[in-house]
Amino acid sequence: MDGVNGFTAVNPTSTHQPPPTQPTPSTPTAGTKRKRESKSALKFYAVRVGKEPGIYHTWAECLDQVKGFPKAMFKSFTSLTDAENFVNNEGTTGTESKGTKYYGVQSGRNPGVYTSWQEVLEQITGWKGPKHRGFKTRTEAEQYVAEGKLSGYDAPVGTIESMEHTQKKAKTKKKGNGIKDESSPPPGMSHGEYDPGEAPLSEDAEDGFDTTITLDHTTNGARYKTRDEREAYTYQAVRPVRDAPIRIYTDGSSLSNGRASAWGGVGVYFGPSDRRNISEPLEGVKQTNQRAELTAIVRALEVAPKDRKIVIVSDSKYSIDCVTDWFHNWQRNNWINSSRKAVENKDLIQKILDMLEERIILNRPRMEEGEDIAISEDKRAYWDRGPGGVRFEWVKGHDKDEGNTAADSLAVAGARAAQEFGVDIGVDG
Amino acid sequence: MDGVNGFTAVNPTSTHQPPPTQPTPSTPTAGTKRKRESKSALKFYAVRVGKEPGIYHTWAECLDQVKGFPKAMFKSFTSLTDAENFVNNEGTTGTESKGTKYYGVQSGRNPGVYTSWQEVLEQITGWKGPKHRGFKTRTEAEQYVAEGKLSGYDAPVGTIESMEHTQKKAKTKKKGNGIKDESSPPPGMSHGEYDPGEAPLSEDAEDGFDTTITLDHTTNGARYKTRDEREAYTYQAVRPVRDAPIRIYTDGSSLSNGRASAWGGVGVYFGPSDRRNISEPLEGVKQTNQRAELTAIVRALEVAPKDRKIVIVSDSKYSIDCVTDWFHNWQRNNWINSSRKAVENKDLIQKILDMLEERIILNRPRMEEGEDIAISEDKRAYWDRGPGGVRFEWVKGHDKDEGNTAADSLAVAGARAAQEFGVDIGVDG
RNA sequence: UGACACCGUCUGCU
DNA sequence: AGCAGACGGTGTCA
Repeated sequence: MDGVNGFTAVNPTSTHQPPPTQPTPSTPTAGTKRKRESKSALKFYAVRVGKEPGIYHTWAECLDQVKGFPKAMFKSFTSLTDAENFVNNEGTTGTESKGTKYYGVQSGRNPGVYTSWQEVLEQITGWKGPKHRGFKTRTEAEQYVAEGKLSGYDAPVGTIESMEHTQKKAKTKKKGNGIKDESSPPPGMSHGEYDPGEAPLSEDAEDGFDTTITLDHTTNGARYKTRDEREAYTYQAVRPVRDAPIRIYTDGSSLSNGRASAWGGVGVYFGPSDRRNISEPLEGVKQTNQRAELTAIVRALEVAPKDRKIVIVSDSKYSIDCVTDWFHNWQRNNWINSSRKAVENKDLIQKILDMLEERIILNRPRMEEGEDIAISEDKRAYWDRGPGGVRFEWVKGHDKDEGNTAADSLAVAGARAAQEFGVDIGVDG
Repeated sequence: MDGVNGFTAVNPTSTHQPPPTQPTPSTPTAGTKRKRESKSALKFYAVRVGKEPGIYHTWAECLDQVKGFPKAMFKSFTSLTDAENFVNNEGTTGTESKGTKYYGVQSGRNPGVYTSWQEVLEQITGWKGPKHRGFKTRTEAEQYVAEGKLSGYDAPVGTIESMEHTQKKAKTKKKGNGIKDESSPPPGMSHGEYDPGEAPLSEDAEDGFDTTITLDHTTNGARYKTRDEREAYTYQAVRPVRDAPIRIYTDGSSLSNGRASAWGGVGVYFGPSDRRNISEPLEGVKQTNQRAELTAIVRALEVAPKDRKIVIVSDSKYSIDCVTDWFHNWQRNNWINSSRKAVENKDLIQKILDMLEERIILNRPRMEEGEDIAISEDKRAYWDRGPGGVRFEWVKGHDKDEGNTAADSLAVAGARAAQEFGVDIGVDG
């Protein structure tokens, strides 16, 4: 069976509402993974690097262009112009220099930030498995480098994914397209200095698209990476697989919490150098630790594949209790807490609940008999139903959990970035 | 002194005290958000590495020892034993060995030499700025105690004197070293070791008696300080003075309130280092916050001079309402509450009422014409009649009020002491 | 329904 | 050491 299978587009903006119509399942027989040819919203599949770069309208076409193509680059859009921009961004082979000024070297002779390609070359030529990338700001580059440091230990997360990746890679290799990767750096061509999103697709691509190539740097050159376009991302394909859950670490930070000058940051960690990792400032007027923690979960759910079981790991008992326990009561009593006050942060909590509900509905067709029975023995497992089930796991903060530590770093970086760039938080439209 | 006019000690740093002569009824503006959630108990600040290793009782003192000191090591404890262990962990400055058997108490309820931690604890828990140390021989301990006398550590405190005392103490301290001190102590004299109650009368004697020499350790060696004989005290002489009222802060605590394992504590605060301050466990089987609060008032009334106007400051609206408002109704309707149930804690409430009544009777001879008219304009002022009148004042808990904060600390310390020592509460005979 | 208090827990910070 | 952000609960009364 091919690694990539059926694809069901999901309307990205309907996150908060239950789907208007439920896709009628074609009686999925347990054990038999069947592909679905359902097509919903208008989509543009932009292929920047592939057999024939351009814009396609079906996933099948896109796949044809991309499958087995070395360092293929592709992405889906809801807007045609965005898709075109993506394709035309710079040539089709991604071999130019652009205006990037800072280079982060994660893996090389001397990891760090450099300002010329020449220097980067010196770090990576002949280096086994180099990791590097170009950025517009030093901060971004530094963060990238720091992120690389975190990967020093053996991958504590995404184990199953890694395995899949390995398999897939092997398979691809067998197909014999001579991908040589890892061993030798890009030759003479000024290749290898990619803008965000131009780097070779990571293994995550198996989930459908690389959801992290976010920045269109047409404008807003100064601002730090925010969610923006990510919102518009299509969700990943609902694949008929039943794999082990993906562990996603979330954390929030709020510098000077409790004071007017507080800056919030959000961190989501999938794994070392995983491009789905998130580090961004907290949006909104109210900058508190709790909102940062909740937002991290929101972002995790946005980025995570919709068709896979996931485990969200947080150190915020508050957040976890909100969406696994307390919400039951709140929904009944009009969101009044035990102190007879209105529940705080209802917006974020509700958003999470909606996304969780959506996942269940989305995956219900693939559920097995009796798998939908909610509230079993474990009350906390309410959302862990079906092939898209979500489990929440608490870890003690600032302890030895490496995933949590990594997420914390990302969150703090996001908050500090907001501080540095003076993002004018609170004036969001 | 001029201007002080026989007023009982007030926390010198307290700024927001209503004028003594004009009893401004505090307008309770409820509804504001609650402040600190942190438990401020009586703390022991152990300095292991610092200018002067030892145990301190205020953060300020601790800071003095530690600020700017390279690699300072310090930590706070709620248990004195723990604190001592921390300090002595690896004797950084040549502190004594561990097998100490004699304990000298320079500053505490009853300075002298003791031979068990239990006794020492009785002397210093709830005591502001205690000085004590362990020795291998009784002679050393006696010398230590004697030195303390020379430095004025056991100087009587309370009432007007407290400010002077504080200053003096500060001076002594600046002079350095409470511990490994200096020159030659007075030789030979086996002075300084008195039994409880034999210590020189403190200045509080102005109120009649030293109400704090409480312990007879004839029996019950294991149990923590309880009220015992205090009950049996004769009431003080009714002196013909009409001074400003004494402000007494009361507070109760109940760790794990509502659960079977709850531990109650009682705190009464007259002023800094006032020897009438109380910190003790709550008696009885029923360990609830309300009983702790009421008991604190009982204890305050027991300890307070009977011939002076007093103000009892509590954050418990319940307690205050019980004895200023609701009791009127209850007396009429056989102590049935509005839910047609028997009023809880009647024993304590009745006791307070009795003591209040007694104060009025006691002081009636000294009342002026028409001063006995009860229930004037202010319903809450029912007991504020005559030269022994009692006014109740509510303060928001855990706010800025330092008196309330101090009482809270004493109460929590009392509760924690009970916890630590496993006092068999509830089996009192 | 309201009020005050007493707690328990986790996190975020300075 | 201190603060704030959040939730859950009991103790008690009107």
